[in-house]
Amino acid sequence: MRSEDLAKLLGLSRSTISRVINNYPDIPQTTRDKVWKAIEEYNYAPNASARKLAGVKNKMIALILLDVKDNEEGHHIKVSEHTLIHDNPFFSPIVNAVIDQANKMDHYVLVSISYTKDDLRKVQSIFQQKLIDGAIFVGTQEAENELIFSLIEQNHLIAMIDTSEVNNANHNAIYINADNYEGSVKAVSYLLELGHRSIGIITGNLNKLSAQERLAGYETTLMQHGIEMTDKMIYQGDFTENSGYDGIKYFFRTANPPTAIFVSNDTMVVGAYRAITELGLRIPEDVSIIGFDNSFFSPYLNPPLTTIDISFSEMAKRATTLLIESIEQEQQRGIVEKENATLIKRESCKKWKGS
Amino acid sequence: MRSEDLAKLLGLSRSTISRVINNYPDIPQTTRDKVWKAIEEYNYAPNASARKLAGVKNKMIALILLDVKDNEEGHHIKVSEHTLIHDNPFFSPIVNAVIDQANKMDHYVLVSISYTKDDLRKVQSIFQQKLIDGAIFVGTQEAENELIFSLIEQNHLIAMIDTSEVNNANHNAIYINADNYEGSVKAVSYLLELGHRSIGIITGNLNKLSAQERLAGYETTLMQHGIEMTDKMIYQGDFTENSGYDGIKYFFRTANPPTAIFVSNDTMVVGAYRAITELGLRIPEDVSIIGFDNSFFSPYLNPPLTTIDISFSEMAKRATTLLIESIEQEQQRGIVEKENATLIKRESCKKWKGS
DNA sequence: CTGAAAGCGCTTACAG
DNA sequence: CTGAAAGCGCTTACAG
Repeated sequence: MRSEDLAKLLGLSRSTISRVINNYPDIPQTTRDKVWKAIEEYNYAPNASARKLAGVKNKMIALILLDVKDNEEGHHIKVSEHTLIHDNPFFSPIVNAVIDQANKMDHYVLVSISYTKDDLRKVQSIFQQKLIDGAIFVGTQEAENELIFSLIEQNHLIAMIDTSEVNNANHNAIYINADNYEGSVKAVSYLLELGHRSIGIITGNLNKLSAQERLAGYETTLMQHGIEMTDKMIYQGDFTENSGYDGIKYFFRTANPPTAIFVSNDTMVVGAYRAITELGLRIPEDVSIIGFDNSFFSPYLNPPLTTIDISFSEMAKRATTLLIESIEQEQQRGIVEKENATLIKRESCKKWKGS
Repeated sequence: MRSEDLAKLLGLSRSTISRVINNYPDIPQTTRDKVWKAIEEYNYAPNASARKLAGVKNKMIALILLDVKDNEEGHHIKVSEHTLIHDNPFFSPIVNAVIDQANKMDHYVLVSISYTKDDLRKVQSIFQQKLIDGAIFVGTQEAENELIFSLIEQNHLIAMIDTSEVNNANHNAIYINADNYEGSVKAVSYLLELGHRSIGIITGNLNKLSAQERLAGYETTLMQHGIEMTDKMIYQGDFTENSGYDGIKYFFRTANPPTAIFVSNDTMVVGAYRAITELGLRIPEDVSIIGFDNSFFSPYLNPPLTTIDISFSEMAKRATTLLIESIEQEQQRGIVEKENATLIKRESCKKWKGS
């Protein structure tokens, strides 16, 4: 069924059909009704390619997930189906939220995953082919900056979630980041409220902005509360499970181990829990643990983990909304926003009754 | 950059550019090289809509996730970002695997989630608009059958993962299901190997084929080993966490509780673990538990859950491969396949030393 | 208020 | 081996 067919059926021209569909003014209500009725009846929908070719926007955005490991082959489908999502526990809520929000705003979403630098050429071609009206990038690192900046310069509409880029306000793109600093302040403040005065931190990879900000929140909060801070209380991890394990082992080798430990992400907590169990200690009786990210597995840990939710799904929703608004207004703007972090109280932290 | 521009630049016609891109024979290598070089240099890619309109296939498939609750409003973005994925722990690996495999086979994927019956009209329109070459459905239930059958009859290429439909071989579509029966046999056989002779089952919702098959595997295996089976050993659950909890409470109210329990999915195990802890019992010392699905959270349970992996990602990969092959061969075939189930040994089962 | 016609950027028989 | 031209199914100034 083409618009021509429908037109003939109704004794109208294609132009009129098109005008009704695209909501042109100056069409009598009777004609409108007649056309819509026939559209329903014959299950007509305009050919998407033809519309797009004629200049109408696609209502299609791309969600581009970047999981590029430098100097490594692509790992594609992994040995375990859990590996990818485990590597990137945040991808899943983002995918859901973007699709959800886009659907609500009447847009389709094309999802693409890149594992290798080579895959990035395909990303390039998604734009060249004029397949989409805009795109959301997740998981970008240094390596992809060049590609993305060139895309922005070509006036493509782009939103980025959780970029590591710092001074990004100059670029005409949408940047949505977590408020790592605020989250960290909330985590440490909570431990202080519980009465802890000896609080350790296992940091993330300090090359990453998020790790730096989480450390900064820790330091500032302790300082503001007049708690003395020693280097001994800071263990430099790297966001991996193993470094969480090592961090705990380190702390409990020292003379006065902290009574509470802020672990900079939930993945490291998995290792931390393992180490604590090995040491024959109990959480939270012997030591309180607070995580960061509210990863999907954190409620299933034993005990369920108190952590900071940075709501990737909210970030994704916000990025999607702003992107689609830009598309509809046809203007490329530079936007930088931080999404709130919230404390999720579960069972891994306990009041400290002095010592 | 349009093909016309490129043609002028090279002193050729659009036709020749097109023929090179589409790999026509009878073009001298020198011309080919010249054209490809220019394509690289000017970053040209043919406009996707124009190609499609001219009759070339899209290389785009849709992945349609159905999460329709009958008689309920859509829940869209949920209170918790974990809810959706928790409701459907299997969506995530499927999304990843489909995208991965499609990308490898040089296809794009459009992902769409439907929460309400109303959303299904949008699914309809994806086809009408000729946006895609084929589609994969996940999570279909009775309600969607009509839509899907009509789509199949209109010669759309369709694959379905984990359908509840039984006698589907008649339809010209691709059906990929888990081998629930085989998985169940493996689970129960493992418990028998460990020496258990008193084995209970918490079934799923027996309206569902998967629940029926899992129960059948249990019954047959016990029978083949000459183990007497009583109705007391069968608790009818419904795949929800609460029914797992209730099932355990039921068994331990009976005179001789089973020494091992086959819980028909991992979600019910979460409730089962809770009940067992409340009863002051230990897993696996007091009772062995085996689950089904190998859900993402199962390694994080305490103790880590021994379960059956039905590899949704393998199913997704297979469905994607078969669908794209159908697209390329332009033929609609009826295919029904079962994907293997494998036993994942973790720490929730223990040898039974007689009694 | 509505129709005829140009144009969007390709592909592909049809000629030569 | 390659070009000129028709056609894919829409939208939208341009007329009337």
